[in-house]
Amino acid sequence: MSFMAATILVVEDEPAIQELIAYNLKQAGHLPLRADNAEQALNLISNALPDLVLLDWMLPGLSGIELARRLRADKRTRSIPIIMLTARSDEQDKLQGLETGADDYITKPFSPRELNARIKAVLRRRAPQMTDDTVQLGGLKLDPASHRVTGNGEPVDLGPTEFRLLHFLMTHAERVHSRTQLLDQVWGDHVFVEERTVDVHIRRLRKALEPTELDTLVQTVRGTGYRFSAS
Amino acid sequence: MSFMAATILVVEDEPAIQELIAYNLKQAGHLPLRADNAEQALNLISNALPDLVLLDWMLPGLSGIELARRLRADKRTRSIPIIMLTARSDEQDKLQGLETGADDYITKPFSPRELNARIKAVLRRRAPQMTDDTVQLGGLKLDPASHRVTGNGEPVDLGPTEFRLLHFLMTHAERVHSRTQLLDQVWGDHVFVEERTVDVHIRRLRKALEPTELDTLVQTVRGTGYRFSAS
DNA sequence: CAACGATGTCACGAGCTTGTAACATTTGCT
DNA sequence: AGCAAATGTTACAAGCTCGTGACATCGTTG
Repeated sequence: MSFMAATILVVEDEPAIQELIAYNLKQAGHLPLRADNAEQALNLISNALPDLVLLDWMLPGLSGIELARRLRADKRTRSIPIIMLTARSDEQDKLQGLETGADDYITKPFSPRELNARIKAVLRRRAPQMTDDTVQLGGLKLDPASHRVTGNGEPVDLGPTEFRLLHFLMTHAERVHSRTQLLDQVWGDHVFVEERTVDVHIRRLRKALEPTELDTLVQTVRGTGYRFSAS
Repeated sequence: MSFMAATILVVEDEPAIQELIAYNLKQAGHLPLRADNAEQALNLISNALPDLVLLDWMLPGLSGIELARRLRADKRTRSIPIIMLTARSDEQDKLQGLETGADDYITKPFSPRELNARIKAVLRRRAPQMTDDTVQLGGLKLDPASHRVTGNGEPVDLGPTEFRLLHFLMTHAERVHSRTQLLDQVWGDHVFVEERTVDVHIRRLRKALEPTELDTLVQTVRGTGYRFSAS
């Protein structure tokens, strides 16, 4: 398995294909949710946001394109990656699909291998910190799979938020991130919290890193934000 | 994310397309402003200048072409880069679009990828200090992404204003800039500060560069302003 | 239910930034 | 040289940013 279990919503009216995809996703370590049509999909999404949506182009009732548009229009669902599935293959449709804001596009028939590759690529592009690749930088090691962090070999104890924060910073090292960016990426862009809250969690993260003397890796860039730097 | 946040005004009457574009801009790390028509656009612009304008060719009321012409006619808005959006694809229109002073031209339908590429290209050409490309000149290296400056390999510590000032000077090297120009470009056009303030920040910048002996790159052009020169 | 950990918010203070004024120095010109 | 304009330099007050500890809330666990 090469990424963290992602909840993936499959919207596909053809039961056989839906079943096939769901099976493959499960094999790849994901958690598939299924919907036969757009309405059902919206219903599921209103309960809990999936990490990614696999969306058939042609659907009975509300079409896949229309559903994509709606997801993009709603602030809460705007940031969910979408991969479009289609039987058509002409360039015209491909362009229109991208226009709706889909992140990628797969033409049927496709192999499970291709599907997995695209899912991985999209997840990496949209949320690199979602993968469960171990990140190792400047003496710090973070392993998403086991949810463990070690600094110079010593275990580091982090709260959930600090863990996600560090994960994001490490997967986007040597780059300054404003408080707003961190809130969007680590907390989620539908969350309403004060910007200064970031400071507090940075503080907690540093405190947790202090015993290993690795707290200096988390740097303040005055007037701009924070940066993880191993140099 | 491959560039620095730019404020981009989207002028588009079709809500779905406007929404789509705004979404993509935000994803790419920009700050979208929206206007449904030319009048609204002018209103927004009178408040604060955007860094770039995405302008639909066809608009109800005052057309996109006409709006572009007006922006070009006003001294205050003359230098804002403009990218035209159009559904037409014939060369005739394309020429006319460029004639109005648009910096680039995108034919619908277009992919988010293409849009981002063109925005980046235009910003690079018209406002290089808006991109986060690393600038390297005369032994000085400035990296906007990590917000770091090094002179001959040694780190240079700069305050926020000095950082922006140096960034602008380096991306517009070998050219003299008056104090007014520097205030407009580095401080912002709505800010009210004394011209001599520029001198003080130039001084602070030079002082910060002194340890690396690179302070001579920031040169005074008596009676005119300042210049960054690597020769 | 009580205890606990996680989280978000606030208040306070230290230190950094910044615009300005004041004074010093340089430059160009007669 | 003498003068005036332009620029360099410094000091400083006001404002802002950030680190930090305290605290209330909430959901979970024992």
